[in-house]
Amino acid sequence: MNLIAEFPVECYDLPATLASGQAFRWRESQPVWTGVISRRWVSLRQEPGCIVAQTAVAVADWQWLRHYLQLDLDLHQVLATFPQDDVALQTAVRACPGLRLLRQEPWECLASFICSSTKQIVQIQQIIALLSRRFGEPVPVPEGHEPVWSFPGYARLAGVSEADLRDCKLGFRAPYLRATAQMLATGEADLTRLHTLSQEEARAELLKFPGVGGKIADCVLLFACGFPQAFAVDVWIMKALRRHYFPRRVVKPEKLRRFIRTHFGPHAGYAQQYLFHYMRVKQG
DNA sequence: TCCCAGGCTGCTT
DNA sequence: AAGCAGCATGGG
Repeated sequence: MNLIAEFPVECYDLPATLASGQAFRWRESQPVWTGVISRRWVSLRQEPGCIVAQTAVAVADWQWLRHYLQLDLDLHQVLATFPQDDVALQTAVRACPGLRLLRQEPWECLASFICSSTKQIVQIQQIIALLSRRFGEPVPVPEGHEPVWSFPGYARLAGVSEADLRDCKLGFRAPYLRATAQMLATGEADLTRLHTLSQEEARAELLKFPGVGGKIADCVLLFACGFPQAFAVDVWIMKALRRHYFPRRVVKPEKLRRFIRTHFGPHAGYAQQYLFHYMRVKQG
């Protein structure tokens, strides 16, 4: 039972990973990043060759954190599957080697990305913080740290009024989040078995939720359901794809999806994250 | 003031 | 099938 643990890592850029727009609950305070995973307050710090984690409540088994951070993934094996002659992609990788994908809890991930449409990442972080503070449960925090709350479960949000959600800055997304929470609360839909389906089947299930289209579905498949080939196309990615792979050409969505699958390969989602991150940092 | 943001829905052609 | 306005809210 420990409050602190050290995890040896190779090629893991913790700050870039936590700030790369896949999870929205992490805050940086000097060298330390604090966040909430499930019902645990966690602080993470990158050190040479390892990540140091601290919790508020003693931990017997750290597997939940290893899983969240995907510490057992061999990144070099992933990078080896990328097209080696793709200059744009290789440039993006070299700009931030060590950028990783997390494995998030499906409901929080789905809810977060329902809130994400036509929002900047900082605003999504604000919305998630408001939802947690207002509808989540207090989480134990070490002495002297800001209070934090767990992300509210779908059972809780299913019973919240649309007006209360709009108070959390959800805008037109409020009815989407509420209806999605209700589908899960009634058992009409289920997120826990998505990882057992094929990627296409799981995607079709996600598309049944109101406010969830192809982009958000792919984010959930990639960031929460363990489908590394899922490739989310947002405005930034579309800009990169058009510039590097389809210059001066109109490309239909279905053809684009086929190109992505065949060109980027079995870990296309990782490629997507490198391209997205590179576009963002290059623009500023 | 205008434009854009990790989009989706529903209504037009 | 494909195009497009509308949808809230905040930042540059």
